[in-house]
Amino acid sequence: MTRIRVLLADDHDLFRSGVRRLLESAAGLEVVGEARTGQDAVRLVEELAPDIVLLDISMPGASGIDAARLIKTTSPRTGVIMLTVHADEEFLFEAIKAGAMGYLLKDASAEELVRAIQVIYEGEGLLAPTMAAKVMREFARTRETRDLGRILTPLTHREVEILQHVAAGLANKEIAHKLSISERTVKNHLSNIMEKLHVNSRTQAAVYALRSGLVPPEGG
Amino acid sequence: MTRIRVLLADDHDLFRSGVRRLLESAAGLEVVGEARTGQDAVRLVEELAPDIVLLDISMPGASGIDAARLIKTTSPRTGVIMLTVHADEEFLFEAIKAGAMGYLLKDASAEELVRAIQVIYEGEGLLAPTMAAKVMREFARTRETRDLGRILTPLTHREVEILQHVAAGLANKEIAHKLSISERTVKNHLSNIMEKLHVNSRTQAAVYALRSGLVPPEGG
DNA sequence: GCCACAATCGGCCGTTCGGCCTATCGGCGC
DNA sequence: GCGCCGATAGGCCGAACGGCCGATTGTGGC
Repeated sequence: MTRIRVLLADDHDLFRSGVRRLLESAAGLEVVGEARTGQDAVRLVEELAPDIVLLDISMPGASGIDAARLIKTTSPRTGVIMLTVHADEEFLFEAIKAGAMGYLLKDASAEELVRAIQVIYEGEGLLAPTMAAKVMREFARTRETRDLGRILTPLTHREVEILQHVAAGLANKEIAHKLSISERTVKNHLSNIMEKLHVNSRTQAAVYALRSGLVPPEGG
Repeated sequence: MTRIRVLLADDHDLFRSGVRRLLESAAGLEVVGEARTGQDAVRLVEELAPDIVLLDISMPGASGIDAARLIKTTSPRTGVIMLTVHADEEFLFEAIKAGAMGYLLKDASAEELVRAIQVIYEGEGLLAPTMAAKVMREFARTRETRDLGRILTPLTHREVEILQHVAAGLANKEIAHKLSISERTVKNHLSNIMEKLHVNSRTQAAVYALRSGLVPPEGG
């Protein structure tokens, strides 16, 4: 039978090792990789295409929430579960808006975690009980929750590639030359990118790419 | 008499407190502020206009080197001294290129630090002895050192303001309207900015602003 | 008073961008 | 096979961008 492929993202080595062992002792699960930063997580999800990624929120560089947002943009098929110490509502709502389908606190039991992975793998959502209560209250309080249903149209691989070059400051013509395609095609891709990201200039798209960690903030 | 006004930037509270007490026990020095991140350092330098800023390299967010680069861009009159544990050549050369006038290791004595501040305040440069040797060797090895002499023309306040709006993704017309000036003036400013930053598009300028911490990476 | 410089604005002009439209080709699912 | 979709490409066109000139005003230093 096929096992659920899981990626772990947390900057604490010890915690990762523990969770890995814990998950691997469960049947039907397989840990296919580990990441220490948000950027690594995004990269590895793209590379390994796991079924589920467990994201810590506090990581050096891009946060787990940033990572979730980008993963939902580039790899929408991977289910995102936040696994964090943060019980704050702000993080919870941000995580949901970023596309997380599960939100568990780190004091969860091994059984709860495994069950969450299975449930999200089946396409359902799952929240820690206290967290669920918060969401319900928020639902009742305001209808801002339409945001939660907003669909983030994912970027294709080619579009991501174009966007990275845009964020490097290249002109359409330079990108075209670099990728050996016509400038017209670059423009078409960029138009699609801007529409998907709801921005209306290459500069805004570049800023989005930088903020979301699509390109390393250090440059290179 | 006027005392030399010093700003401390280091993410270790304990270290800052220690250095502060140490500097204040010396005559002719005054610690006017403390920063925990590169961004804070840049902001406080702009606000307080100290004579000298002591920068750690490893700080959360923008590194001390990023901070140095930006401080030299926005507040060229403030002398920058790196105070760090890093004895690596790369950091040293990067710091010099970023505009640091002094580079001291954290194992320096109190006397050395105070003397460095006075020397740099007088307009001279000062390096830790082992660091100076590296620089000499590098001078001898290659003439890349022309880079060290490269003058980073500082941006004016207005230019910084324009650049921030560019990095927010605004069009020239929008910036003009927001600042109640003509679009032509915005273009002129932006042209000057791009020349100073050695870039040739607004997108590259925006990327520079984001990377250097001129605008917060979180957005807003 | 003079000089340097920041900030403001204008004209002119070529380049780049970005929207709108259509179109071909290849893969993949039903 | 047919349809959907991603990648490729072209034409057309108006708007935005960015370089090159020059010019005025005010402020601050010498």
